[in-house]
Amino acid sequence: MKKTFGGGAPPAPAALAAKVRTLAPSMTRSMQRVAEAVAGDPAGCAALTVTGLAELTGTSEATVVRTARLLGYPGYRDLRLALAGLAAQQQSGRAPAVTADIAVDDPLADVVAKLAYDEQQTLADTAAALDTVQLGAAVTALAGARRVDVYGVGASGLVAQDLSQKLLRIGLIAHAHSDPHLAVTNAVQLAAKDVAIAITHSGSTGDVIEPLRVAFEHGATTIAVTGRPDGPVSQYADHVLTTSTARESELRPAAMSSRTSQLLVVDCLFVGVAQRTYETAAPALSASYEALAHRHRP
Amino acid sequence: MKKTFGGGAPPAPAALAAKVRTLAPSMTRSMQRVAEAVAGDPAGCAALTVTGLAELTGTSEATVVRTARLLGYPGYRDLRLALAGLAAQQQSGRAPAVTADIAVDDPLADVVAKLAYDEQQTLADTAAALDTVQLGAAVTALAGARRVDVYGVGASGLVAQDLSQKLLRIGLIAHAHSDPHLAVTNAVQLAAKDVAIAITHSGSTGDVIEPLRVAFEHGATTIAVTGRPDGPVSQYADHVLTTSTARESELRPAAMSSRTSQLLVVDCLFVGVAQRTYETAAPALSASYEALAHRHRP
DNA sequence: AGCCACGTGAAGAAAACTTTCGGGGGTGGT
DNA sequence: ACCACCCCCGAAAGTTTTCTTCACGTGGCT
Repeated sequence: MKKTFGGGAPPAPAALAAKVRTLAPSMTRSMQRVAEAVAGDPAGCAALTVTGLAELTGTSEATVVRTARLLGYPGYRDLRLALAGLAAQQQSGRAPAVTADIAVDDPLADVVAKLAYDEQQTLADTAAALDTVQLGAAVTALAGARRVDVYGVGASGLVAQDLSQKLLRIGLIAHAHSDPHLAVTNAVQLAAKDVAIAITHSGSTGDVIEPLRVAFEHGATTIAVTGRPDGPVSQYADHVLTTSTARESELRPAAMSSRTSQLLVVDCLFVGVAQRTYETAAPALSASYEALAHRHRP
Repeated sequence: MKKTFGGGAPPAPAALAAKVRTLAPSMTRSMQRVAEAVAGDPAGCAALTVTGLAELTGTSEATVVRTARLLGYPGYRDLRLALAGLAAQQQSGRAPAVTADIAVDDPLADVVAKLAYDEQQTLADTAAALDTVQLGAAVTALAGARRVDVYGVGASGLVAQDLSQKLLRIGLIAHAHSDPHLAVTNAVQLAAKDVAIAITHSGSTGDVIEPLRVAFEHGATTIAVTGRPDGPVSQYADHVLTTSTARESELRPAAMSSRTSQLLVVDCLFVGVAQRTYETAAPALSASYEALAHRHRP
């Protein structure tokens, strides 16, 4: 049997380059060529078979295998696996270069990476900044509500609809309004046991503030989901849930990240309510699931 | 546009877990066992040979190879390399603390953290799995479109509306339909230079497939945004954009993460188109911004 | 100069991977 | 309820890749 240099039994994880340097002096010329290739381009070498690497380095398969052994692996196969791992690490290591803004001439791959990164950031920010006390109060109000009205226009209108759709699924009587007139008309109907929710990024969207004010004055519990907790909308809100505001740019309108943030808040509301009303929510959820099943094709 | 799922793009690096979830439904039982093992313990499986993995999962070598193929690799050897890379990445990465499911009695703070984490994960998965070639083709089609119709019902309907709202803002003629009858009626109008987009998580929502089919048969360029790229909807899609599928649970319906994933894809489409049509998009964007300004209160 | 030791690659053996093929089980139709 | 069909699945044959053996050549040392 041969002796295993490189110390103990376990093969090298990421310290491969170092090991190559350490062991290089004890290597023969052709083995050095192999080791050099391996250390220089792990990703490239990982794609090669023994024969391929042998040809690339102008040596033979036997030499490649010998080198692998010297580096502490049972054979070339395992060296290759380690190489793949190393390559992946290096790959992921130089990831966080995506903080830059999206430019007009960015390739699509960059656009995808940047958008995903930004939205992830927005989520983290929102979660960190969300006031769980306010959230809890809002959930309590919703869980006991006779009726829920949600106001939102433009991009926030979709979030409002999303929330009402979800609440409907767990048995609440929820309605989303994006028509300001109808919203006000309905707000008049609200009373003590009801809840009104206004969703507005700017915190100053008149079309949304107005119905909230009406609901507030009629004694309903009011909730504002806004990126500007100091904005006019908070005036009429019993509970304010703050969404985060990400930097925007020409190619990345504020609506994009505010939407992500709003949706997270809305999801939290939903799950919170579903928890509190689990007895009724669970059957309602599965019922709506069942009801939709036959709408799918084989 | 068939057969090679995973989108013809080069094999996945880190998006493997996501890909497994995406493709799992279209797998046979024994393939699922293999996929599960692979996704559950990348490091362990990377150490195994085909035969070993076959024995571990109680299947045959042939099945293991078939699974590797389905996941987008030429064979098991390459899957194994990817696995090694993934393992290394996980190793170097930190320990995700909040992987647990949401329970009925979780405090709200946990709910917020878990939801945020899950959605971040969904974003990362989606970005990693998104086929930029297909995306590019879709963007090109959109940028040159005379008219764009977007179909989506239920939760996906909101995404469809979000997309059409955005496209309208940069000067495209876009329309979202959630009424299946109207959608079909409108689809008949589409012709060669037009684009139809279907958004459906399940990939088998009849109400959405039907208008896409009509558009397809009338010569429009068709795009499917779906979590099941092998589903019926892809049949009538020139370009398929895959959204990722996160694990779901009772308190966390699939609609939630699929929505996040769909929105990212839709945002990418939007930014892509905005880039291509920058000359017209930029002024249109600021014009719509101006127009809304006076709707805000002091 | 001759001998020895070691590095090296060619070729064959073994292992791992891939493909083919036919049986078994489930499904849909009659 | 029965039958026919199709598709999933694993056994085994076939192919590629990896490992081992062995003999040759080179260079140094006596």
